[in-house]
Amino acid sequence: MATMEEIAEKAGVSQATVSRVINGYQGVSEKKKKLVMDWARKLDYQLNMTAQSLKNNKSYLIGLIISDISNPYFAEIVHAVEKEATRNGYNIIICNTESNIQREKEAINSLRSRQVEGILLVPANKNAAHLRSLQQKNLPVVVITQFSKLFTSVAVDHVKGSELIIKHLVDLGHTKIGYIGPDKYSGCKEDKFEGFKKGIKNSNLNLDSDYIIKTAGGLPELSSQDVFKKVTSFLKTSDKKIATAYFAYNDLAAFEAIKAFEDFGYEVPLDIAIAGFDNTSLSKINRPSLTTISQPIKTIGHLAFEILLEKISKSESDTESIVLSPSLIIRDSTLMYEKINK
Amino acid sequence: MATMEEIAEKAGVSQATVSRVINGYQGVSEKKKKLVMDWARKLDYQLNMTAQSLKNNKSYLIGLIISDISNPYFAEIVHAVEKEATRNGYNIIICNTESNIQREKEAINSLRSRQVEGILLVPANKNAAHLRSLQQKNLPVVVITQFSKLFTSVAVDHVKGSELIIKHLVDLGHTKIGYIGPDKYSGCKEDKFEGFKKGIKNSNLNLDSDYIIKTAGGLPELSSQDVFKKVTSFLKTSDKKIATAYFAYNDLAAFEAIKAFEDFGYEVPLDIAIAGFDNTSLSKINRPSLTTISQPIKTIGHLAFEILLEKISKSESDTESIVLSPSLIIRDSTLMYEKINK
DNA sequence: ATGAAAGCGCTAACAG
DNA sequence: CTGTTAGCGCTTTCAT
Repeated sequence: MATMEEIAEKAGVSQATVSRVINGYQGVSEKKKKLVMDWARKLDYQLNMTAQSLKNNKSYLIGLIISDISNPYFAEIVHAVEKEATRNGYNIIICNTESNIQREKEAINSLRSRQVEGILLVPANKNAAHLRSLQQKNLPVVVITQFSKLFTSVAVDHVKGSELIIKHLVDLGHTKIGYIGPDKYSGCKEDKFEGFKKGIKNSNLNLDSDYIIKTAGGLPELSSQDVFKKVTSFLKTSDKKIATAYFAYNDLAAFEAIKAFEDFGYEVPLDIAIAGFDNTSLSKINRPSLTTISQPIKTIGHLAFEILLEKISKSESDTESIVLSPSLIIRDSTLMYEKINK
Repeated sequence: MATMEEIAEKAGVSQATVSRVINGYQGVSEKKKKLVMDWARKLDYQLNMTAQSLKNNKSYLIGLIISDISNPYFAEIVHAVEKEATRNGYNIIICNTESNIQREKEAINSLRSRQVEGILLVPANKNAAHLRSLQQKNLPVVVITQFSKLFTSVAVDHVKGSELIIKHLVDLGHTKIGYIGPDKYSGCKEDKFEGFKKGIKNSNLNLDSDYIIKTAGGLPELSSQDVFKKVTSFLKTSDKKIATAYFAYNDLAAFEAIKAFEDFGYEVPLDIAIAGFDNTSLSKINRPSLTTISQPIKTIGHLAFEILLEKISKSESDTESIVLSPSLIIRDSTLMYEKINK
């Protein structure tokens, strides 16, 4: 690839002048400017951002650490972030961790080594020790899709969202309401489970552990395959007590659960109501379409990037975490209790 | 961030020695080695890859240009590529083009500027002029998920895959077989449509244009929302002739189509058989589960990266394009013609 | 075994 | 207006 030096040689000017032209500084004679531009085009010149970064100590690069990009929900996050980054002249380096702490550590080191200006992070484990040390380094970090005590975070209130779902199910007349999902999230409490319990309590119902189908938390990919198996094996037990409505902790899990129930001859929503969480684009398309909680993905991507950019420019910024409101999307997968086949 | 210079100062050695230790060269006394390592740890040293890249003219960075990362199929591709890249010490920069030629051009320039060692590309338009010029520059490029005449490509044979679907539908006894999808792909022929026609011909059926529901090609995201609308408006026409089986050009389109048909009171597969293409993870979960064509996504990601790496090391490599075999996955969305409600 | 020094491609004073 | 020069953090050759 051509360098400024080569252009300078061809155009008979100094390399500094080439730099001035390329970067659009004023104070270069029109004649030389044109000469340089022509040669740049002719030699198919491309600025070497590596050199520029080194010199300016500015990379226009941010890191995006995500647990599982093959989950449509995260894919949409990546989409939103990439769009916003491009609009601001940034590129993003993606690191997929599979919710593995070790890989997350490696990703962080790798990104630091690449001189990224900041990191957008979906943590594998909210209170892993290495996050504390990351906090010490003066590298801007914004946690997304989860609440964080250590970093500024942009996320929907998962507890409140779950409560909304439960309230909706109660409003439909359901009293036997179950939960399908993990009860903890790599060591921490799973907010959606907390919201579920809170919702049950608010409605003066009793928490019945028979209605809770626990699945593996942590590895999204694995756990999502896990839901089908767990529900299926639950349905195979002889002494089972089945709820009339279930809240599955995310859309993917809901899809799997619906599949499992229907394979056993239950119809959703005619026999059992099922709701999800995320409002992925597929929740609308699925049969039945899924009642779920909408997370404003574009807003999350947008805001998170904006905040990160602000942190990058003002090194002392101490933004409050942003808690976005979840909203209930009612579709076909949940039905009035009265209408249910009994 | 600490530099080698600072470590050198603290440890009382030259910066060159620090470099030797950090890079694990032999020929440094154990004593100094330990000294340097200790200080490196103490100062939380991270190699500056920007500087290293500049010096070595090697970035360990590859670009991944994709049309639409929110399509689960591409998300899985990204997943596979990222995994392979990390395993080889590379990072990837993701560029989403929305199938927009202009954005693709910008992405290519941006990546060249970043000194990526190679590009994995899902082209927005196979024969766009700028790809010809990209071919001239000596930057390794591997096209994925599509066949390419200009670059080495790794993809499933779309024509053959489509023929498999049609053959399957014919084997089920269907004679009125339709196609839902674009007939061309930003200027070029859409291989799946070609495969559809070929399949119809092979089975000695007549190509009936009434059975073809054309949708927008090009922008995956838009076109996928388009399918629902197009099928719906087709079903609203009074003089419609409906096929008994439809091949939708990808899974997402198939989901939308199923949704549209069912909204109009048709049951899939009881009234109408529908098949897709891609075998995304959701095709198994969907109700009804989707008959589709499996693309070996992990293999594509794996192979493409491997080939790219080879091109990077041997600058003159001229690998043949790899055409992978599609395979038919039969699920619930297609049923014997005899069993269909008439 | 180790230090000094050149240079990767670029930017930004500084001098003229 | 434009050229000269120093230097970003690193690797590597050449002395010693």
